Amino acid sequence: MSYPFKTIEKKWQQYWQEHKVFEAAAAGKKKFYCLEMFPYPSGKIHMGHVRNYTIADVCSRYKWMQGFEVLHPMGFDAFGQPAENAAIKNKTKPDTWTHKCIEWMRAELKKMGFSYDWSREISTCDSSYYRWNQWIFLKMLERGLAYKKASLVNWCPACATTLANEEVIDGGCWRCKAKVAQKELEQWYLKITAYKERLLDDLAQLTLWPERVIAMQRNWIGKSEGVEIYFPLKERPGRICVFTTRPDTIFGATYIVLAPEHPLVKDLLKGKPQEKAALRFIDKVAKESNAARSAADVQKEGVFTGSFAINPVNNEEIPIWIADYVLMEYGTGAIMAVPTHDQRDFLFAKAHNLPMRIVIQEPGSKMRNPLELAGAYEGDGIQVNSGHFDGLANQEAKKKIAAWMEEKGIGKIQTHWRLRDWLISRQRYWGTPIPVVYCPQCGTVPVPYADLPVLLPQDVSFSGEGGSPLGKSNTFVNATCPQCKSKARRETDTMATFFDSSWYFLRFCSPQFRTGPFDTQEAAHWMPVDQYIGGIEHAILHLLYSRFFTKFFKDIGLTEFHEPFQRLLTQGMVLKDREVMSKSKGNIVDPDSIITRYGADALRLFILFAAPPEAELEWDDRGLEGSFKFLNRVWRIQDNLKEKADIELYRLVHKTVKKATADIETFKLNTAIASLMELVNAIYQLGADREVFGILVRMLAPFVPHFSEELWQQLGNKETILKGPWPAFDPELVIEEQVTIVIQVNGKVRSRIQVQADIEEEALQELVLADARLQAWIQGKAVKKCIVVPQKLVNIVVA
RNA sequence: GGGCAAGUGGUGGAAUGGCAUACACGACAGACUUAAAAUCUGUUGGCCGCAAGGUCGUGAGGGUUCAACUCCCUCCUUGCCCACCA
Repeated sequence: MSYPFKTIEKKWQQYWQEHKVFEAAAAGKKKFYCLEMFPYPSGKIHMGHVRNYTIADVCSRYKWMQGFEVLHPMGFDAFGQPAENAAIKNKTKPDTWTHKCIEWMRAELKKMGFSYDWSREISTCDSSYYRWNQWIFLKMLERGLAYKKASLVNWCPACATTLANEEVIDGGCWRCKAKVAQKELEQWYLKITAYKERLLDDLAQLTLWPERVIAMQRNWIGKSEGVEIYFPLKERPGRICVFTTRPDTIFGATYIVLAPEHPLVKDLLKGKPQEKAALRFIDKVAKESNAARSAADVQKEGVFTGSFAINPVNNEEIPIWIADYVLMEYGTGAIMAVPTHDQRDFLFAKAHNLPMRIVIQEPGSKMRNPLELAGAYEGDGIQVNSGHFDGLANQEAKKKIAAWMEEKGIGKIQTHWRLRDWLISRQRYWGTPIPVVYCPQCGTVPVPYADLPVLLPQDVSFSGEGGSPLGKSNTFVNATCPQCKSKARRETDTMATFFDSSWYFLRFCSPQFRTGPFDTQEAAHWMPVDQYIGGIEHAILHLLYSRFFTKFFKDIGLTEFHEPFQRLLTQGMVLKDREVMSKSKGNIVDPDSIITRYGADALRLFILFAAPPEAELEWDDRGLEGSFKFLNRVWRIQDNLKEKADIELYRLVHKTVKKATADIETFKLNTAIASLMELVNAIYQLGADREVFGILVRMLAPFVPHFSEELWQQLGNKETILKGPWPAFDPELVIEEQVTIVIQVNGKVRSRIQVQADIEEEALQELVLADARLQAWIQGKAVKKCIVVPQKLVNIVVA
């Protein structure tokens, strides 16, 4: 007979709700804000959600039991394209579809028994939320952090609409399969680059973030120190400006490559015999999408311009080429090519028979002839063929050459950044309308704060054709200019959903606040988020944008902190048959069906036990059954309680408390559970009393909350187990009196003995050398060394 | 191509310089049962051995160390993220 999980889970979910157990309130205790990345309401939760939210729930409940005032909110990242696509497909409205999905999803989350403060629930698609997106946008606009710029978008000519990258499938439109083109549109950007230094420098404060997330953010921001070098043109005045991080290779720069879009290209070509062929090439490249141009393993194509530049360090004439692998968007749109020390340049030079010169000698190599090179040497070495810098280590030469070029006025030491401004415009309906109007007299005019929110219109039909649906709503498009009151046109672009999720953690602090995006006092109390938990796929964009918004709020005086998330955990993926669970692969396990068969607690326990939170998790039906069996095994203990348990068991219980507490603190939840299982095994051997059992049940409470509440109540407790409190261990009972010492001979285990834990080193050595089993191994041999590791091991080294 | 992880029994995993394989799954055996399920109790890395015990063993190869799954070097494989970023 298995335990009645169905009634128990229902009972306690009701109890928590009725007693408002999880409603956060500032109560003068130490606060703890636990947050997981809120879901997109697709309708059903999947195992990835279950894993993410179960890990966070353990953290929250553990903190509740420790007496913290916990803020653990949940909401929905509800804007986005799937709702619009569903509307096109099912002839419904994005609004209706989304709210239905939210309802289903909320019900499923409740069935998992997560400890959310549902009174704080938010949905980003509600105007009470997105009006503050508009408010924030206007604040940014005021400070010059929002601006418009022309930019290329994926365009489906058949549907006359823009497409997201993921809607482009094999170069065609996802709906009609027409070939996707590039089209230039005026788009809104946020100037995140204005924060690049702070976003980079403050990474140092994030000591509780995973190393690899820090590394990914650092690479994305991409600060590189280098030199801007000026190459004079040979035949006429003017110069080409390039940026390099390798000024140590400048003496090996044997040609220059311009991006086909480079402004100098057409002038350089004029009247040259190469002009025609080159223009044809430029035309061809222009037709290629960025995706095709950046595809790997494509032959590097290029043409000679017929013109030459002068290498300013040695006055050599070097040819100027055009190639598709140089992009106008990066650096200066021109590079100096050093084929001997850059692999891409090497391949290009080989293909077009361009000159090469070795200027950095690989340590241990005497090679001087570039023709012997099988590939570029990109490592460190000694300068050769580099004028008076010969013989220097290249890292040292890098600095000296840079300084020397700056002094001579042929270059300038510069810092380049990889980070680009953030494009937030979407030609979509289901998003936050960008609050500006276009007036023929006054130009681009922000909507006054008093007129917010700019609401999404309801009179919109969804066909998927003819551009943004907002553009087809006359009531929406026709507006009055806030300044001159003449007829004006409303902006029909909406904001990317990353905007919504860049500050929702602040809204949770005061979700009903009506006079600003959030109550600054509430935010000062709850922020920063103490523990943030989510998937590694958000390691760059979402986290970077959230950090950017947080810094912006500080600048406009709404907050006092620099970083939003103190500690970050990125949980691993859930796999089935070694592949990520996904609809297209058809290897989905539906959490709901598991809950029906085994209950939410068994599901929670399995998903926590099967792997450490940060690692990938292989789904296993049989493992799940094991977790269910374990719960039944614990359930049966209550019928066999003794008056008084053995001292041996007390010792183990306290050791387990120590171990489980330490493990939960460091998110080793799988081994925390393993130690509880060991305790249960010992209880089956030794027999527990009420005290021991009570401690076990409290330790189980964060993992399997319904189950533990029920047992706790049956032990005679009147209050929720969350007021448990979390058990403490008696340090006296944790200390070992006897320890086992491992005895090794030459590093191999040969024996072991029991000794008092506080034995003196000399006495221990004597005991060890007298050990009977050891004699065969050391007899007649000289003991060269004897290494003693207190309380653990003795290693005897014999000749 | 770059960055970051990871590679341990039949399986998920544990051990981050000191007893390799905790805990769990699976398998096998026993108890209970008319029987099965459930439950309880054992056994369970390979090889040699009746046993005591020995010996090999953490992707491959080398190194450091009294001692290496753990640290260093080279290579292989897998996964994730990013990518003609100068």
